[in-house]
Amino acid sequence: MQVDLRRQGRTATAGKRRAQIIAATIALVADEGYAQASFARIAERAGLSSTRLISYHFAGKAELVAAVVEHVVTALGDAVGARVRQERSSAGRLRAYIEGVVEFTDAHRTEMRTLLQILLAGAFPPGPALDHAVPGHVVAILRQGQADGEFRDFDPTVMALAVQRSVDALPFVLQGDPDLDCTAFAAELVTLFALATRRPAP
Amino acid sequence: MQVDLRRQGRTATAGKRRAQIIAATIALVADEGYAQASFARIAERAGLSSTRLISYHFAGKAELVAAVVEHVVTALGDAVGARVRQERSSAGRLRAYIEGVVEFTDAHRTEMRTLLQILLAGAFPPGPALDHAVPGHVVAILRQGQADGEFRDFDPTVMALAVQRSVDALPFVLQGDPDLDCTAFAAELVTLFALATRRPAP
Amino acid sequence: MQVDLRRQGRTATAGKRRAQIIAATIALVADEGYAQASFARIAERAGLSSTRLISYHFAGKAELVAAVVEHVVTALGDAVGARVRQERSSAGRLRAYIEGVVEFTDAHRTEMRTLLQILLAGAFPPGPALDHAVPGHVVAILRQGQADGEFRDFDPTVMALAVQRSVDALPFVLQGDPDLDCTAFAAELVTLFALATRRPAP
Amino acid sequence: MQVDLRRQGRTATAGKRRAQIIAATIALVADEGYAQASFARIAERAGLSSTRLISYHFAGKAELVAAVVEHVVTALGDAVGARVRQERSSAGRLRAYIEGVVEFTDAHRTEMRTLLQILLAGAFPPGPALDHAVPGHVVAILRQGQADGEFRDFDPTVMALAVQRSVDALPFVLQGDPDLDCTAFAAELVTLFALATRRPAP
DNA sequence: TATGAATGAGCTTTCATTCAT
DNA sequence: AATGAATGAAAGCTCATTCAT
Repeated sequence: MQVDLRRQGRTATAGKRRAQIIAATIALVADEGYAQASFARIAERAGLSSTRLISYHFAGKAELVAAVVEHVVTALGDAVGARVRQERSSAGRLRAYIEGVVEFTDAHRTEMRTLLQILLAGAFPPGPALDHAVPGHVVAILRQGQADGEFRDFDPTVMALAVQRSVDALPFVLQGDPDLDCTAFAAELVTLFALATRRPAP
Repeated sequence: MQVDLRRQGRTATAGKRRAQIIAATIALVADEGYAQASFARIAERAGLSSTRLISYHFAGKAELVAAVVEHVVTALGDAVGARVRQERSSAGRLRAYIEGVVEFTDAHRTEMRTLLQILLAGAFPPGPALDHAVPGHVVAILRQGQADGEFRDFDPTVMALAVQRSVDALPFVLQGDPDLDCTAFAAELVTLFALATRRPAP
Repeated sequence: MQVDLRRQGRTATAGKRRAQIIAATIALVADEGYAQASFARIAERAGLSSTRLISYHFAGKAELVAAVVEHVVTALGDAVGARVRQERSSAGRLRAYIEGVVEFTDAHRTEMRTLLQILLAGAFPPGPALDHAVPGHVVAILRQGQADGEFRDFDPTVMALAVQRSVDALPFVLQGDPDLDCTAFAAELVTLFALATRRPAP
Repeated sequence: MQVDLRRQGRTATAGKRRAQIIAATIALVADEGYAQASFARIAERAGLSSTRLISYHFAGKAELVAAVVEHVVTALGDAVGARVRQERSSAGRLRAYIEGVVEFTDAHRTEMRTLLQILLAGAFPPGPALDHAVPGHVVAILRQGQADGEFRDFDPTVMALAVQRSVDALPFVLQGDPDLDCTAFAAELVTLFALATRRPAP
């Protein structure tokens, strides 16, 4: 039995098992929703002989869900962060952010659908990994743009909320319309928020 | 949306019981989330001695949820529809829509939080009443504005999505910040989407 | 589903079911110990089709255990209390107490063995029903006897503890020696504590 | 009692591990009761990474419990036996026994609480080491006193039971009242049983 | 000597629902 | 219109133990 969580996942075998379970959970939640993500269904999907193996590798359902969230959020943050940091202007960073999230969502549809399902189900306690990190980045970009005179005067919190919610919608849209042109989708949002944030001509 | 209107309010007593159960469900979901909305919790909140009374008045959980959604959507549609129809220009109607939803949300916080929880949880099958009807209104306004030359050329679906998602965020924002200035919030969004939709000066 | 606990056990049918489950629990614990008293074993012993019936009639295992304890403690208290109240002297009341508990234990072996098992397992939170009512009575008898000059000067708490523990041992003794002469056992204890408490001749 | 002494302390390292696990078990049972003494909780308390180490050093739970009992009983027997053997009269030996157990309990509270928890929970099969050996000592003292004319005529078994149960109560009393005066407690019991056993004046 | 990995059986509790008045 | 009684399935979790290094 697993007792000392600090040692968890140290060995290669355990790491692989954990990854396998996380992958099965992501696929299951994306396909059938968070409500269906019972240990039994996850074990079935992962090809495990019993749910006991999940309990063995994760202290509980909460830890499993947290691992899933961390897995996706980390990948998303890495991908988007790299793009954003390449840009010098605030407008460029805002564009890079929107394009980055959209592209990542397009390339990792099941992961992102699962992430959103979990967050909407309230199954993951809002913490620094989400409430601050992700929307906080957008707010920071907006504030910097205002300080530099690139952006007009608006409430950065409300604007960030609109940006965030707009790109967050994509997983659901893709579910209903898998052939959506994501490049065009991103371009529309980029233009939308460029017009909404830019300093008006004098 | 047809939520088995034949059953509803067939008699005064039954109508009151249904209303009582719907009210308890709304309060419960708003406070503790849709995942906690079991018959047992609803009965407890409504002060009923057993869940049997819920099963008696609603054909199943789906019908109860549908009744809750219909209850809120009807009131929301009435309030916002009246404001929108007073406006002549498309820009005016878009502004009226945003202000209308924000004001209604401010005045009916628990109802709107519950509505959004249910819709985002995927607990209500997307039908004509929602996926099409409600966002459809915004799309219609945007298309009319483009046809009349008021609005610039953009994808009305994407813009409607951004509008919808932005106003839909309010119930959750209010949960974290109950003293938020909703008038200012609406004004920020009105300006945001006015700038994003208006025809650029030649 | 049972929600309002205040209504529990109101009807005759429910009362009979509860009594049936309580009886099965008492028999099971007496035979196999508290650790074996799972819902499954209780249902099996009571001839129920599933454990669900237990969950239906009792809010949880804690409530079932509490009902068992209350059942036995009430019967014990009634039987012993009646005997004690018939006596006028403190020495008589102490004798009546010892004889009463021993006789009740002899006549209700399974109930008393179960009661002791539950209390020793720490499965029942010590409350007014036990910590005060039962040993409290003995302390009260002893104090009165000291106040009246019947008893010598001793610590009533320690003496009550010795009395209580001595009679409480009977269920375990009977388990190992079912043919024990309980009347003689009581007489030995009565003499023991009469000598230990009486005022020495001047 | 034979607790598979062939295994114990075969090597120094193994002996230390066993002692560590026994100590953790004693601390856990004393704090949270025997019902909580699962391998997982013991491993957690002992700082072990898995329960496997317990299974490795003990053939099973029964052997672990037996080792715990043996550990405490041996120490208790040594301490009390030494005191009792110093006395010449039966009355002196009875007094020495009571005082010895009380003092040992006061000095080794967790050990004694754990011992009593285990014995009362029926987790340890009554064998020669306990049901006979330990109370047997008291019975032997009492019989000798009767044979020598020091004690009055009573049932030595019942009297020994009362003595044993009275001193066994101390660990639980101390849990509720840690500042109890143990010397006074012992004195009360010594007086109690001196009066109860002494030969009445002719 | 030690350990990570795995396991089947069992636990209590909750779920929405149906039966029979 | 209402209600008490009952139900099978499933949930997450814990149990002591065994396998294979």
